[in-house]
Amino acid sequence: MSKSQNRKAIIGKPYLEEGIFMSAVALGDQALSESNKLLSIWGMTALQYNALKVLYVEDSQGEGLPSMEIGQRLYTRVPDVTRLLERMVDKGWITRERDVENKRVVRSKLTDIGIQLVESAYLPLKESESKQLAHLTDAEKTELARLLNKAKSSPSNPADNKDS
Amino acid sequence: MSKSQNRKAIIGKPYLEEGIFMSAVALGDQALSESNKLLSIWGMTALQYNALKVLYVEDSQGEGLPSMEIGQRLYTRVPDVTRLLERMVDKGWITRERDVENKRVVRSKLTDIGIQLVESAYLPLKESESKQLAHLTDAEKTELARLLNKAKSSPSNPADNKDS
DNA sequence: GACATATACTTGTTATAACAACTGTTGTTT
DNA sequence: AAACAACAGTTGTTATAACAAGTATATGTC
Repeated sequence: MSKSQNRKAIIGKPYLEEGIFMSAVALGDQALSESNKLLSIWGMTALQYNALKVLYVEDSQGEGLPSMEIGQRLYTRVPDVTRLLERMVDKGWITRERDVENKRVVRSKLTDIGIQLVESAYLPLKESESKQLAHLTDAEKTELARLLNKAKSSPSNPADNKDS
Repeated sequence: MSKSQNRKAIIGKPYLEEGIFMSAVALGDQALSESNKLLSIWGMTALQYNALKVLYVEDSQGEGLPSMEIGQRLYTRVPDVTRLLERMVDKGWITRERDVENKRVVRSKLTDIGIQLVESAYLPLKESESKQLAHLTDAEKTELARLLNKAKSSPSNPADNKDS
């Protein structure tokens, strides 16, 4: 029993921020897991669905969206956006082509199949998400959304002022 | 312009739950990214650090903790816990051995190096985490922690009643 | 208008996560 | 006590994420 293990001196009680980040990660994982389970019916992952939804909502003109913008909305790094979108091209959900005005840009847009797909999944997923938070009151959900949003746009990360 | 793309009919305005989950994932990613950056000084990832901290706090007797318990605390699946802990054995931060009473379980415990490591990183990481949420008031942080905790322990996932 | 710099994306490599299947041990039922 | 189920970990495979480096185009400057 003469272990040199004399600890508990430095690391104290759990602190607030620690719990917030742990819970945020856990809640996010839980939500992703549920969504992935449901979306697998259509052969989609949550990230793919979200990408489709971004294109659906942000590119309502059908002009195509640059990879960078998609990445910003999805909080996904650009290299991974490229491959994400490539996989979605293979599945026939989107098309991609270079912008004629700025040949550096590649614009992605939904195919009709992609549109149908995201429209099919929308309501079931919305209901699933609602169910996951059904034990919160509306006021709590509103407040949680506000606090999360405030929390994530930290001063050290000022490029967070989304439009409007 | 005769695209068949007549959308916007089905997918409406962003709804509350959607924003909550997106923000939770984003906040979690952001926190993990910051932590990983800082912890790389000691050659640790955030997950490894958290595993060390779990052992430090939950195994204060130094008897070793079963993989399953570690996995529960870290919200990590058991197969990944095995490999996570193996890597940490390779680094000399923990040791693992089979329980003599129940030969199915493998108990992991900190080495002195592991103890020093987690103690070294503790305060810097705590400060980094505090800084990330410094623009929230104490009341907001308390409320955010409460709401996140309530949100993640959903009825569909009742095995969430941590001890005390 | 050549040259450096910035931009938008792609490619390569390595690490980690997800999911299923498997091994060995313990508990239960009869 | 033999058979079966439950349990705790491990192993295998595939998909995805992280990080660094590379390519092609555009922009600014002298």
